Amino acid sequence: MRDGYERAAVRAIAADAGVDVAIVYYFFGSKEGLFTESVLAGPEHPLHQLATLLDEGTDQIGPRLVRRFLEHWDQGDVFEPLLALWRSADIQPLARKVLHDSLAGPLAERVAAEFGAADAELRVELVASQLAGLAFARYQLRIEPIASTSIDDLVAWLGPIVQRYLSDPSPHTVG
Amino acid sequence: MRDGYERAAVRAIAADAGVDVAIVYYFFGSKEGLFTESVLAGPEHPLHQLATLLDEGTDQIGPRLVRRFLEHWDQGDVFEPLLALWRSADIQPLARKVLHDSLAGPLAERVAAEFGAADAELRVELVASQLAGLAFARYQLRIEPIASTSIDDLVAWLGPIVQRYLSDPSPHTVG
DNA sequence: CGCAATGGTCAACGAGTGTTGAAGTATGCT
DNA sequence: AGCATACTTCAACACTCGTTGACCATTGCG
Repeated sequence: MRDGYERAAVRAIAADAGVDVAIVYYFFGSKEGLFTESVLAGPEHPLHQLATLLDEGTDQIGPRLVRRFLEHWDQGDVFEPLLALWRSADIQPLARKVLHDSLAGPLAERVAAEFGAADAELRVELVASQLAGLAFARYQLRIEPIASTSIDDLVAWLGPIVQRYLSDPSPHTVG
Repeated sequence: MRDGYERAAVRAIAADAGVDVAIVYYFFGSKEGLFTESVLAGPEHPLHQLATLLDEGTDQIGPRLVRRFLEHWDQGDVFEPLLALWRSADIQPLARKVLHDSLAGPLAERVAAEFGAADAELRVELVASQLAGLAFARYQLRIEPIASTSIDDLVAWLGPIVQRYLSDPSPHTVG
């Protein structure tokens, strides 16, 4: 998760875990097997949190989601599976499946039920891409000033945007 | 640019160029030298285009930027230095410097002069991260439905957002 | 006790990596 | 012509990578 798929060496992972390389292959078969079984088990995925937030009501859902997202990440609970999938985009079909099937899909159903939006899947993906871009700039690239801006300020900027993606009526296409 | 820094082999690059490996080292010194000299010379960078758009006036700058951004990318002019820096985030200090110094910095000055915004740098980075997240979802991950949504629809969604980032008054912090 | 299966270690294979040094060829200046 | 400089080639070094096969250790069952 820390280094991305290509950079991560099976030997190093095994060493960090305090075991021999061969037992990794004994249990997981291959490097890709290790990856899939590791990444499929993440329950505290950033996007997953949107579902729990919906349980607390839909009022001000945008700012609340942005705040929780940033707080978790700032705090350094490096549970960063998003950046992991980021850097591991070599396994594209796999990353795609994980992201879409286990997150966007079911989540979109909830959003649709809650807001009655027809294009719920697109809305969820727009939110996800906005948050992903933010996380990449702030936590991976660490460009300034976005890396040092306070959570409150970022919530003030992004909260209404996310709110809009989720709850506004669909825009009519121009062009 | 196609494979990212780690995956790209100097031998393969040299072979594609029809030359021996050693002449790459003769001219560029190292793999990193080749990378920097390659990436620093991109004048048609996605973000760079914001500057040319400002020359055509600031009216509806948000939708126009989103449209040009998507059209370039859909068209497959694979000038994708953004995704390259993406996947090459190993060279972090380098990627940071390239992105910030050569793009966000000067661009923010123009935005500040045009809109009179005090926090122009943050605004530019917010736009950049939104577009970057979109590009990643649509072109690299290719998750649906965002990958198949028409340019017109995406402009309708994202245009006002980008416009807001650039021209709206700064939000007052709540929290 | 003996035997099979599970869990674990070690060393190695083959392929691929960035990099370099020695040797070759051409080119242009004096 | 002679020589230095720029360019090009080839082969190798010193890794690291994913993966595997041959061995030991332990355990539990008959």
